[in-house]
Amino acid sequence: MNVATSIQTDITPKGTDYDTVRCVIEALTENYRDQPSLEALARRLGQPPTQLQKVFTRWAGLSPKAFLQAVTLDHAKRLLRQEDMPLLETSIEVGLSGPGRLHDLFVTHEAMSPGEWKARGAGLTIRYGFHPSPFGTALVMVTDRGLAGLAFADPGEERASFEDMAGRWPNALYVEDSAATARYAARIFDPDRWSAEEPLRIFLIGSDFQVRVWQALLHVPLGKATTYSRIAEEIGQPTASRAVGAAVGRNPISFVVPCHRALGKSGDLTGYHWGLTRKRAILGWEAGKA
DNA sequence: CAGCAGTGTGCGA
DNA sequence: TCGCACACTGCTG
Repeated sequence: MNVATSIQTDITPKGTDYDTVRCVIEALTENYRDQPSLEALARRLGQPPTQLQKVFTRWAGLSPKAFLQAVTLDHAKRLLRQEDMPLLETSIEVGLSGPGRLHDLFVTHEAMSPGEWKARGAGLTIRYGFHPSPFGTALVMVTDRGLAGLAFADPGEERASFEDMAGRWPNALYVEDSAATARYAARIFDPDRWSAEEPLRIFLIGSDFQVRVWQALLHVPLGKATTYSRIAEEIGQPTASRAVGAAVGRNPISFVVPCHRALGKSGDLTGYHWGLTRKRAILGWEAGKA
């Protein structure tokens, strides 16, 4: 299959904003001590300051300065406050993401049986496509049981992202079908189209332990965050926080299963499979929507 | 502050 | 089958 060529036709100008934004975020976070001015950033990117300000603010709903505020340690700690956090049990019984997520992406989930998991995707047809997103090119993978994969790629890295995802279920049949995946992408990244009445169907393909961790993530509302150790407690294995970290890192449906809302206990962002800058970008973007 | 144990999983030897 | 590395954390000196 020819992954690289298939992308071109899908990219709209909107997708390129993220490249600018990513550079700004990188510059801001690398030198946040120096509080780089808009001027300095603009010079670095070779763009007029007003233009830069405009693109960034349109993207984030926040000025670069406010954005920086939103990804500081202090703010992360505020996200970790537990009040208003929905209880795990109630949410699971309802089969929805819970009553506290009025402004969040609503989701129903179905998980693979252990036997299916061992088959590593055998007998499964996965349709995939690349689409622009606020966080760069997104790789969307769907099955007839729902959304199964969501990955990101920096420019030129599309093939690597695909390999990363396809390697998780090596026995599945992969069919490029961006017509089928486009409507998922459009909906996932447009908060105006998140609806409790019509939840997004997702299909969690993973080990039992992983699925429990991912389900716990689904109960973290937009504008909130949790920690690896708190998830460990929630799934009844309070000492398994490290294992939780590994499972969070294997989350196949980034963004929809909000693994970016898992932080270190100190409020550190720790890591992100698709790059720490992207984790910052998503958290900052969410701060603009919350 | 460094070092280490405890955890589930996947991967290569 | 075994050993190791992980997007971790709390306890020990």
